[in-house]
Amino acid sequence: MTGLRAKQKADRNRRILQAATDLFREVGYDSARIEDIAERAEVSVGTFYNYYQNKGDILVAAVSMEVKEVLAAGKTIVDSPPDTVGEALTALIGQYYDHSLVYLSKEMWRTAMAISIQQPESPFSRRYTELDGRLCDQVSTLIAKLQLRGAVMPGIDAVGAGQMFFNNLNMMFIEFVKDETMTLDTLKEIVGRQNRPLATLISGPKIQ
Amino acid sequence: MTGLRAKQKADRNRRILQAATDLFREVGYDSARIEDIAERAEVSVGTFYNYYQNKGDILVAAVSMEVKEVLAAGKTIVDSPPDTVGEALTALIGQYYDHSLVYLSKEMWRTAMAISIQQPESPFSRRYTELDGRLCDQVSTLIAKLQLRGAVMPGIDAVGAGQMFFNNLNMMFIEFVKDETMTLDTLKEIVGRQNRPLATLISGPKIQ
DNA sequence: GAAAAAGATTGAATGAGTTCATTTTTTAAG
DNA sequence: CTTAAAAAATGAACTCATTCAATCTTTTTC
Repeated sequence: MTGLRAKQKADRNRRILQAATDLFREVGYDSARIEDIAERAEVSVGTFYNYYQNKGDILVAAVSMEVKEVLAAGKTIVDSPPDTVGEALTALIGQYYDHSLVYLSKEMWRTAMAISIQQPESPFSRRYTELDGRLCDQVSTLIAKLQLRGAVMPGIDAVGAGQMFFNNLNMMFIEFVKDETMTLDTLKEIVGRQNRPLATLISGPKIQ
Repeated sequence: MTGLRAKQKADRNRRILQAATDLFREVGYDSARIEDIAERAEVSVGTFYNYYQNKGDILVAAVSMEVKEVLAAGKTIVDSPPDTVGEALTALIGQYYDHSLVYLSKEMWRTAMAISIQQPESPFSRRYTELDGRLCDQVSTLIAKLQLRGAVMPGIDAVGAGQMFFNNLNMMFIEFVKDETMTLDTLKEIVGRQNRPLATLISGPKIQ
């Protein structure tokens, strides 16, 4: 059943995604024309649309691959986190943020986020949203783990608190990609300040 | 100086904004063509572009008007808030959320948010972002006010905590407009749970 | 009040994303 | 091996946002 057709299909899909990702990085999302992507991938324009619903779809597909890597990188920290809530959050969030601009430009992030909001029902947007949910879970898992260790007071809703941390870091990441002049350090600093009240308080009195 | 020209200009601007808002609500953003908006406003397509830089601009303008109203409505609550942090936040956030769908559809919100992320430098996007910042300040102001009253522990960073509450309610509002099936009540419930840890903790031990 | 200058309007032309009827390629059947 | 059916690829045609040179309207100047 691993016929010629299936092999060609997988190959074309790979070529299109690669061509698009390269072009987006080279000339930016807006300037990359479907015709150019198709030409580089050695398919026709029509074929492009057999593989991706629209231009945005392929960008969100590329960004989703990136988020998947971020998720994997975060796992190592969640598996053996620093001792305090503050340090653990700083490490995890720093990991996320540092990874974010390795393959993608701010413009690509902006466009991908915009698309995932505007067309939430498209397959790749769903995938992106789902990965976002897993990142959120990762933060909650971290808090729950620290709670088991006694670094977070019992009685705290680890899931609720984790979601709050995540929503905060996510929203601030949006502000970050909206502002071409903002640096990663500034972003981390702002988020650190915002997280501090909650992080300190759920750590219990012994910290303070 | 209140010449004919200025009057005509104001009038055309009003007609265009009204026509666009009506059409967006009637047929949705994507299906509303510039040609249709121009026709309804009794101007030419070219004239539309003398008043708004692009199609998205006019939607963001409409949404900005809405946010301005929300801001005004929130002021009454910040001016004389309920006694506890939990109640005050519930009241303010409920006010925001209840107001949000009076004039705008979820699709319009999605599109406006997407545009403000994707083209952060356009004049109307800046305006939208600025209004968002004022909403954020409003939440911080509420916390600061409660702190003066003694309903929030001293030593807490009211601005940082306020920003966190705001980023959370904002991010969840994005999730809300992305999901056509989610109700306002569900949204409020989720945000209530997420806010609870921080709200409870900053209230000090007497609450608990 | 006529003529020049400034300010606005206009709609045909442009360009890029998307569609779809046709053609080509692959697989399945006899 | 031939032929029919299914699956994919193709690119010309279409749609719609956007631009801009030409035209018209209002204001200013003398």
